[in-house]
Amino acid sequence: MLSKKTKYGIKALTYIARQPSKKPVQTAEIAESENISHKFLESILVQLRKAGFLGAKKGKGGGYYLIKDPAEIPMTTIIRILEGPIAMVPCVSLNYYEKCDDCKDEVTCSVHQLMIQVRDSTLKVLGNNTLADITKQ
Amino acid sequence: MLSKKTKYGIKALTYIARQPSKKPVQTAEIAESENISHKFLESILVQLRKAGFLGAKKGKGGGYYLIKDPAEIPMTTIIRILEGPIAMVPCVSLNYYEKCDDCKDEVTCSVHQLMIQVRDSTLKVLGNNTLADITKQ
DNA sequence: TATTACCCTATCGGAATAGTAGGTTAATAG
DNA sequence: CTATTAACCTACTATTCCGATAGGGTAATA
Repeated sequence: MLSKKTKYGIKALTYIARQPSKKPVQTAEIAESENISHKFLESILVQLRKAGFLGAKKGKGGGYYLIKDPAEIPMTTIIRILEGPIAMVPCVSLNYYEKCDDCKDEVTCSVHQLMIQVRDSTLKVLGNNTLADITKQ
Repeated sequence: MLSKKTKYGIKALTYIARQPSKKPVQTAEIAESENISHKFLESILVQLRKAGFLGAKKGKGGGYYLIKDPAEIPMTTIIRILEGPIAMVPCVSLNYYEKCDDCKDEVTCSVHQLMIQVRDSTLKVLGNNTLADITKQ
């Protein structure tokens, strides 16, 4: 399951990317439009700024704006920042690998082999979709 | 992320399916072999029995045995029983649909459209793999 | 009749999620 | 220069869920 944090983060990025002008967008505006708790959204956008997706401007007329070209941001990178691993089991995660403490042998583990397939198909979808792609929809 | 419950359940089913004879397998044996908490595993197997995957025999020489042909059990059905929805967001779940309370319109929601693609690719993988398939590996 | 092994209910600690609260800092407008 | 604006930061909290544990009850076998 996708956490609300990730969901809200993607929706916020989409909202910003859909702006006709490049002027900063206020968190309050996004929060109201997307029905997200204002304070919760703030913490998410701070994280996205620190990750290099967004720039921020303080004071009146301030807000958040995109730094990178939406067409250059695959959804995998956004989700990895907000959600963490994309794989359904740590032992098949490419970026957050962790060995199962119960598993003797990954090669003969039925779950492991199956989840590799799921991971690959998911990565394919999320890798082929950029922020620009999902903004169009 | 896959819960340990689902992971253990799949491993247990695989363990039973890999038995050379059709004699019942004890929970204690599975728990020890797969490094699963015995009591926790019991509760999982009860659920799989109630769902119609397993039969149980009490008393000495008792245990659990497969009722259906492993080749006739797609992984989707097992995961849906143990984990619940396969989709990453309730609003794109086929079997456990729930409307988002924050979303105005699913059609224009970027997350919604993206997660439909993820769901479909995941369903394809899990639907094409049966218990027999992952047992072979 | 004793043993075995599934079955049932209840409980529980810990971690994570989804916020909430309250103040601080920096930029802009007047 | 000052007031306002809006991002920024820290800390706290309520709730939920997960994974597991405890302790016995029930049915089948030897």
